[in-house]
Amino acid sequence: MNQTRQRQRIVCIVGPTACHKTECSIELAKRVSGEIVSADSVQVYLGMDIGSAKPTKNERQGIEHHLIDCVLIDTPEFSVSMFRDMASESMRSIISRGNVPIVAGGSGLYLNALTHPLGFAVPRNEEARASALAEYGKNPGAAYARLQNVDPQTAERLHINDKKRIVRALEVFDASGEPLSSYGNDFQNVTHKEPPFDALMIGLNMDRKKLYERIGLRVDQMMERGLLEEARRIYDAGYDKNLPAMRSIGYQQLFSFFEGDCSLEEAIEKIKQDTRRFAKRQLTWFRRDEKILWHDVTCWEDGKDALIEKLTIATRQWMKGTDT
RNA sequence: GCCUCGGUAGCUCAGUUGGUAGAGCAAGGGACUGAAAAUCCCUGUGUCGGUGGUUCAAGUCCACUCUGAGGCA
Repeated sequence: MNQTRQRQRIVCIVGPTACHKTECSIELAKRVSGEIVSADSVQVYLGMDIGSAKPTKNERQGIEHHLIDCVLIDTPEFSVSMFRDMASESMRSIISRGNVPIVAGGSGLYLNALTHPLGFAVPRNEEARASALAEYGKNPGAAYARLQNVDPQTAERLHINDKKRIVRALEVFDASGEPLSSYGNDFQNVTHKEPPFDALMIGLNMDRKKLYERIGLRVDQMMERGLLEEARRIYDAGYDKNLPAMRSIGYQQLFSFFEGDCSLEEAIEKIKQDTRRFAKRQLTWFRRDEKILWHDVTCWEDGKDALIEKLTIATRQWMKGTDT
């Protein structure tokens, strides 16, 4: 349990969607002999390519990518902790090859699973979850009251409407007999433990208006590249609508169109709006991480060479361990 | 040219008999420990088109003016 063994150093490129994270990470990898680990909750799914903005074979330029296409769409049990295990394994192999692990992605919780000491509690327990869900559905107030009773600490930080988290907290208690808070459920107070990796955190962000413009353009581009057909293929495969993958932005809205709930134009507008809101939430998430060194990429084309040069130097220094 | 109806939050519109404004959507902020592209919480100050006038008090009444839509010549 002592910390004599130095934690492994990695580089993370984070930020809201459509902020050039992919291109930036590939360019950096080319210069520092890096391999990329995607921290993206949708890119993991095989077959969800266009909508998740996976880099194409060409765009990858021979750089090795991990945690892309690693699970099937109908994998209901895929989760953050599974991501952490798989990503850690990839990281180990990258380091053993003498390369630099570059984590690039926008799924905040996934990133934190690598850079913060999150102590995940009991695994998903189908039975306990189903019963907690039924309990909440029947009477939210009573379910919340029970949580207050068995795990007052968690109850206090959750709003009574926060169904998903209340159900999860009850599930953990019912399955393990221990309150969720005993596993350490306070995000802001986890500094007493060591995170799995020591990360150089690089944040990319741009002017909000410009970001939203880019999101709109990118969605149109996805449609040109065949998002409709891709979504149709997934829809026709008849997966369970409750699968996490089925709720992803870009697919979810097109499914509504296929069901006849809205026009194609409305679905596309909704994709753009939901992506904007998602980007906003991503920013909320990343903003509180004070370790992130932010770079403005509003004028990407003009500034990218200089930025990548800067990041290359920073990465080399970081990996040598000379900058702390 | 005349008549009618409009001009109030980014948008669509409420606004009672005069007491300096409020809904929906959009947007912004926050939270987040095995579903996270998910889920949840909070947030409405705007020269009430402009200028004058009446009044203790005008989004509300009057005059003029700018502007949009429709109608009649």
